[in-house]
Amino acid sequence: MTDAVHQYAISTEHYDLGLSLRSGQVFHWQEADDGQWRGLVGDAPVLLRQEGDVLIGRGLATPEALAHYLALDHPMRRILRKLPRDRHLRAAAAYCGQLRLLRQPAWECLATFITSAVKQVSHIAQISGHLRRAYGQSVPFAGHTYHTYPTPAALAEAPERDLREHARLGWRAPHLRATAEIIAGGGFDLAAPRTLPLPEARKALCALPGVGEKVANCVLLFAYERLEAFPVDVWIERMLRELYFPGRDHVTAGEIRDFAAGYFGPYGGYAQQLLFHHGRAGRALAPRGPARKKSTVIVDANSPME
DNA sequence: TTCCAGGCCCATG
DNA sequence: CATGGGCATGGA
Repeated sequence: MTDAVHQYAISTEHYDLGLSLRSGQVFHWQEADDGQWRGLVGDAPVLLRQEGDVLIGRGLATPEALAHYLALDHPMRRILRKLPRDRHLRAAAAYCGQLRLLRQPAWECLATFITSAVKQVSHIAQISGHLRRAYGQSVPFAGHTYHTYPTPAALAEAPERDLREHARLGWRAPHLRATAEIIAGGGFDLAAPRTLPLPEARKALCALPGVGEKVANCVLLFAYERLEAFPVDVWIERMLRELYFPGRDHVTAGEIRDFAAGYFGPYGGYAQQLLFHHGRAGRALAPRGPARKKSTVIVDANSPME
């Protein structure tokens, strides 16, 4: 590993660092009181802050590696132009259009989303921290100790009991461990999903223990820059139902999936992430709970606005 | 206390 | 192919 210290002053456009790191695609970055972000780009610690359109900081990652990880080269104007122009996406883009999808290391992203099943975002971050501290490597930098994500071999050798009870993985532990074993043993090509046709890449990932369609789509989107991948979690499914099928009961999961696959286009993953973050921030859906009356939805949001 | 969380797996129609 | 129950843990 290199230990050269790099300093950063990188100009950006249409970009919000904090929004990107907080949007539920990555779980180990921590914001200090002074607004600085601590995290790792792969195994390299990085300290970052944003001042206007400039990213400032230092770390052991090269500027090129950092810019690649943060996907500063994504053509955001083109991407946003290619999204459907319905009012829900417009609202989401107005709220968090400066959010950027990352290019995360494949194994780190895959393992993290295996551990994410039926967990709140804050829990996923806790689990990630446990795993890093217990099975990763310590890397000191600038007076702080960082922890790399554990390798497949390290997790394959971790006792399942430790994963369950110490890392608090519960029933996810055998999934993570089994997939780690396959990858540590060379039984899966982590580079393949980057270039395979999307359905084949998804199918390959789904063969791994603990990986279903949703986790596979998250990894394709957040690690393999397959920007058309559209993960459907409980939030997105609820949002698609309420926003795009208002007043319709008994919309099946298959209809939701087919709609998402056909409607959002080649940058559907961006649409998904904007909707997800907007929705989770409570800005898109009607309040849930007994007070809500489903008959109050009046607008037919299924027709594109413009 | 109860409900739910960026689901997956397996057993049934 | 679609649906339902089970599964651990911890916030709200």
